[in-house]
Amino acid sequence: MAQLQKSIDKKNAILNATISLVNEGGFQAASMAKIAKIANVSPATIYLYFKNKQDLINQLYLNTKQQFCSIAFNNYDPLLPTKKGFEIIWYNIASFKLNESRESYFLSQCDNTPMVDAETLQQGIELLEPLTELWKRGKEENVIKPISLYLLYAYTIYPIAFLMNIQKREGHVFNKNCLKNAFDAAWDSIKLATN
Amino acid sequence: MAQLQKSIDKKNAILNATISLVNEGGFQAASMAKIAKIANVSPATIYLYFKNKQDLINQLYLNTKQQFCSIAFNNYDPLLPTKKGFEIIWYNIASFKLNESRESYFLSQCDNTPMVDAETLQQGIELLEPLTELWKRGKEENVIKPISLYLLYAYTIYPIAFLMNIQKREGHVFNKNCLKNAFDAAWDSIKLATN
DNA sequence: TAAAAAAGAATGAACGTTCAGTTTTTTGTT
DNA sequence: AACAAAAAACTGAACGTTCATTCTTTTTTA
Repeated sequence: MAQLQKSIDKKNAILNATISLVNEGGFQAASMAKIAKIANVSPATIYLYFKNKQDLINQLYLNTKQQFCSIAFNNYDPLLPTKKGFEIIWYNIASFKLNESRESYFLSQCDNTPMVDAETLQQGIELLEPLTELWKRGKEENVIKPISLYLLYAYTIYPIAFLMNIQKREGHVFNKNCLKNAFDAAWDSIKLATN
Repeated sequence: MAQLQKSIDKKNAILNATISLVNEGGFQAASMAKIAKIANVSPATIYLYFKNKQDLINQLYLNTKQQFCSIAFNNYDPLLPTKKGFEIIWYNIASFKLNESRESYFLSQCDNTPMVDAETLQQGIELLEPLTELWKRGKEENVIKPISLYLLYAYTIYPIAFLMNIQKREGHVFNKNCLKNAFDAAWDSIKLATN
């Protein structure tokens, strides 16, 4: 068990070092040698845990996306009213993206570059299924506009990544009021006007 | 003159090759040797036009951003009513992002990674000044919500990049109706409710 | 003491960049 | 209009470095 724990620690050190390096200088700045040095490990050791560099990146992406999604659906109950359920998920996602900016910035890079396998990207997307289910229901109830899931995501979740980028780049911190404005903008963009 | 034209052609070939390679495999897939081969040029020749690789990337970014902005403000007149002016700019940007996907995808990568210098990024942002001016006016007229420029951008322009990504990744083409839905979502997110 | 885990050195390939030499273009002279 | 001389543009090969990965040896664990 102690042995197992040690292994997990090493693997996590490697994953952590990779996030740091990718965030600082992009994929090409994260060489296996640098990752090993920061993780206090021999380059060869990385290959005990990962098949190769691409596998390391893929695993790191899925790992981080899972962290993200486990927080996204905190306190969420599919039985809640549509708007309330959406509000809970949205604020969960916003607080993850704005507070866990290390993880968020890494995910944002993955989602906007060819760093990660197409297949692995797809697996990451599927983790958001409860949100797409909620949207589906909202449309049936005529609470949410009858537009594609892509549009719903583009106008409610994706913008948060931009805010996170700004926060990281300019040190501009978003307070509670800004967050409220952001949520209202998100909801206004997808709600049906009659509600 | 013929000489000058030839130089421009070579420089453009280099810039074009770089976009292609970055789009296919990210920054780290665009080595100087590969760029040279695709541009039908010697690696050494690249250094006649660019100081180094970073300078090539920076110039390419600014170049492409300028293309983008010159289209963004097509047919736009600051004297137009706020919503109409916004509509024109928004559709210009959308058609650039969705039709010129080569250029758009490259810009999207630049905006979400540490590929480009912070200074060069800033220069690119400043090119959108007419849009920020329009928003400022819209707020004064109580037509647009009194929220930060970051939020306005995050909820109207940034989402288009997501749609472009989807289109590129899944071949899912957005028709006129989808575009209308996207514009409505953008406008709904920032308009003041009373209007 | 056997096996599992980790290390460091070594591998060839690829990297960004430079340099010495060649080709192409321009210029000046007839 | 022809042609050498000077300048500019361009090249392939080579530089030292770093890359991802592997191999052999040592250390740690059970």
